[in-house]
Amino acid sequence: MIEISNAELCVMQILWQQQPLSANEVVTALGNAKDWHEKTVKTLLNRLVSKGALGFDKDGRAYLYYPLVTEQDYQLQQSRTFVERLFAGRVAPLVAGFASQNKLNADDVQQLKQLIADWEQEQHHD
Amino acid sequence: MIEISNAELCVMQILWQQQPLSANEVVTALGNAKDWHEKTVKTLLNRLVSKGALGFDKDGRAYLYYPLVTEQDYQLQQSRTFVERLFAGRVAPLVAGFASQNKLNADDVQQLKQLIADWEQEQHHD
DNA sequence: GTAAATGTATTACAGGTGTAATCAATGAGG
DNA sequence: CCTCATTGATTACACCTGTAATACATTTAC
Repeated sequence: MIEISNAELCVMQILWQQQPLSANEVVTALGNAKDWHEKTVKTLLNRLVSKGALGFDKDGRAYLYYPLVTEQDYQLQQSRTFVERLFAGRVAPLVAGFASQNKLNADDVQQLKQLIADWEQEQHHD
Repeated sequence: MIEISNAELCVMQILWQQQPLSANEVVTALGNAKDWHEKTVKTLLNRLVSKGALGFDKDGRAYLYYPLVTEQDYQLQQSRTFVERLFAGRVAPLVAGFASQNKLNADDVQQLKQLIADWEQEQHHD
């Protein structure tokens, strides 16, 4: 299982949005959000390649990086281990926490309802 | 914000269940789940005290440890930062991931429905 | 009262992380 | 061709983490 650190994740998120990008393009794209030195970003790119999270094609002397892990896969895997660790694998208590802090809005509730409807549908024709 | 590492969390979880406990009682309680050397557990207890996650009272030469952070607070804080980082703050997509992997069971769905009902109730008399 | 045991505190050490600086190779400009 | 700028590769370094071992203090057993 590939472990992606916090700082590395920011780089991945850029490349999940847009791909492939050169190191400098990643630096530029991050410029908005993060105040990182160019060298720092290059280090992160390097580590991500070492970890197998990124691949690259050569474009002259520069590299064009692209993700080898999809955002979905990463989200799913992380969600599972997170909910496993903190909530014994049950997702409902996590949502309950959000609800208790008024972190749910109408959109969320709408989407949750839809998920439940789909789930029940699935159960029936099963 | 107190950062609790993975291994440290296991120790916290014991003390959230039962409190206060001596170091040895924690070791014993962990015995089931983790195959850690006694010294390792003591190190973790020490670090948790340094971080302000645990306090203790002296009982003769031994210490009786107890949490200074509630499990709820920790869960809420971690959930928020997790969902923020991976899902831009929206919890529904996380639940969608669980649904897509058939990680939702009837209990979860029942609880989610209840949460939604409560939320809607809240909206009305607001 | 001295030795053994027991409990905490300190030290160890390798690997990961955040945050870069330096090195080395290579392509571009003159 | 030779030098400079640029780009990836290597090295740096302090702090965190997992996983203990060792040191130190104190109590308990003879």
